[in-house]
Amino acid sequence: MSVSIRDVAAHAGVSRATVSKVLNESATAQIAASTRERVRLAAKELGYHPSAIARGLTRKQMDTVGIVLPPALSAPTASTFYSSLFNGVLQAAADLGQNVTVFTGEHWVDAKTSLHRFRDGRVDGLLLFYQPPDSDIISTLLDAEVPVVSMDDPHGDERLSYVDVDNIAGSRVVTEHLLDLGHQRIIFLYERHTPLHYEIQREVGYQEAMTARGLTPSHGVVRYNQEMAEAAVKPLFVDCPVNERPTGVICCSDWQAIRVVGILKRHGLRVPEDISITGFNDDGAALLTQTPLTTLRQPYYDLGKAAIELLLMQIADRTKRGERRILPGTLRIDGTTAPSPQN
Amino acid sequence: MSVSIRDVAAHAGVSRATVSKVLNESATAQIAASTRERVRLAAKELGYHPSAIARGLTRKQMDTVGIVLPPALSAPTASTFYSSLFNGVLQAAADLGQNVTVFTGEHWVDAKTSLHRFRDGRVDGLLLFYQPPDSDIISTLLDAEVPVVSMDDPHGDERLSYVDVDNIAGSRVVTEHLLDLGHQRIIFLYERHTPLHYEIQREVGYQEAMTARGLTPSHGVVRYNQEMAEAAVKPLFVDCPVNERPTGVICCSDWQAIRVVGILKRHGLRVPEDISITGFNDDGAALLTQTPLTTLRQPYYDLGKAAIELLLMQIADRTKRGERRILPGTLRIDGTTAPSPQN
DNA sequence: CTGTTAGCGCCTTCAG
DNA sequence: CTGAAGGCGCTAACAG
Repeated sequence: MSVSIRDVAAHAGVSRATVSKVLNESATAQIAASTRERVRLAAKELGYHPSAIARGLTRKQMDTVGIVLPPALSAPTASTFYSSLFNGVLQAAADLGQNVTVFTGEHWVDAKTSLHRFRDGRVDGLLLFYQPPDSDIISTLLDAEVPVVSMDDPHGDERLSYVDVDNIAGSRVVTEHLLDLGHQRIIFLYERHTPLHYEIQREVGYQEAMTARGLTPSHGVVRYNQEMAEAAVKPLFVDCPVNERPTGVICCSDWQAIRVVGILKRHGLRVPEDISITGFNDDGAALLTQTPLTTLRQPYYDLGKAAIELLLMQIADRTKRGERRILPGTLRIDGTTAPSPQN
Repeated sequence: MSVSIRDVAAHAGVSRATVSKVLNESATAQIAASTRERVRLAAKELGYHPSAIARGLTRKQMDTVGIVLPPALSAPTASTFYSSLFNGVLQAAADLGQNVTVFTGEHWVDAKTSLHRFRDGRVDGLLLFYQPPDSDIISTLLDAEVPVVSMDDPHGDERLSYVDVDNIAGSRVVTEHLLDLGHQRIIFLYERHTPLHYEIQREVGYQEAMTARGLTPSHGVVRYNQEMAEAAVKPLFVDCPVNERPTGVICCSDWQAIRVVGILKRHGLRVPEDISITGFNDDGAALLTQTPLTTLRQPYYDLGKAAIELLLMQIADRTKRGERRILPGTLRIDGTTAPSPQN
């Protein structure tokens, strides 16, 4: 049926070991150019391709990383960001010669029943996309010595390696962009009432930039939900004396920024003439709207690459964990920011 | 190090074969309840979990399907739809006990150099998301007898199994919804000048519904690109006598519909008061906008499930290919459609 | 430089 | 009802 290494060996008149060495370009063993040629030819003639499974069984390594997606990936508000990140990881994995298999957060029921799914040998290690804070998945995997890297700052276990965009610096850069445009009343918007770690970090960057110029930071909360967003935006920008109204808005995501832009416009406020707004992530969501968004681009590919490198390092040496790689984002200036109307 | 089947066997005082039979709940071999108990206990005590790799080597089956993503998945216009579909497939795969590994279209360089990536034993078969028409990937995989199912109607090789939403019926339903609201001048919008097969099908459904009521179908082309969209929409709806202007618009995707709504609104036309608009896919993109979109929901989970079932059937019996499953979509009526202003 | 010898961890006949 | 034997396809020492 399918052609195996022994067929090639027979066809080339050599041993299986020799075939293996030739095809793996083994550095340790030197093979005569003539036999090497013969083996290569035989392999080609027979259409031979090694079995990754058999190979994995002996090498105890599959050159495969598992990606654990968040449970609620289906939420469209998350989809553009995770698509972008997922793409970056896929691309990086290909470049690093790694295969990718996908698990969803729903795969994780609890430690006892789910752990084995992640350590049946299919994958050499795991990349964790954002997991719910109340899940025991991280500590369980760490306890089980499964090589694992988080794609977000988990703000938790010291043993966990992770990569992340530099949220503080990124937010600072975004804020400084508005400051440089002459804005003084700049507000930072959270997406949740109990903010996630990355939101807090982004506020920190914002605060740093503001206080560095002697300005007072302030913040609000605007949720995704249309009605709640409306209710939150109105008091902050509409029912508010013009001379107290913020002229600059730092949002926590592109989705939030888009939503805010839409609401403001419907209330007759112009963006960017009256109010400048910035997003975060540059995940493509803004392409849907008429307003090109000034935002901070996350280095998706580089994040993926760094994460996989951290993981491979850990696979090679289990003690190499608890590492981190914080990568800079890039300010992308576009049509939602302009000089402050006060100038 | 890691506990293997022989450890369990020793611990339980039985042979490896017996352990295997017990743990696989083998139907052919009957095992005494007492030993079965003993084996189970031993396995639990030792924390034993079988190696999927070793298992795969003997069974020659990994219970894993490969998903081949389109090369340009990174395009955000595609991202919401493919996220939705991908999610449906992931969910279905989990329910059917299948693992998932992901390839990107970029993995496919050409037949000779890339084929082996898909047949090194990691995956039992492949699910193809939309692949470029000029790629030889489909014919090559079919020639190589790799079990494969397309997630779109490929409109090509008869040997290829595929699943798809019923584009014709779906489009008909959408059109009838507008007709029932009293619309008469309804236009169908393509997304490309050389339309893809699914776009053509959707126009067919539209045409059927129109002619069934004695109305004349017409179409236009509106591309994603902001400037091109603007240029296309204006002559069709703005520079046009009111009594000739279409009051209903059938779009090929949610993204397109959203774009069109935005442009019309900026030109002072009201949706749905002046013009009713429908999307296609219900992929969540509309959540970003203020206007809740009437659209046709694709049965993402069911599509995934059907595709995997077709694939498993094919894996069990290679001759079972060339099958198709066309699934109905669901009209989701929301805020972009209303009775025709002519009534 | 190349072949021999052992497995990797599991499953599947086939005897007992 | 259970165990022994053989092999899946490959790689990694270790000899020659």
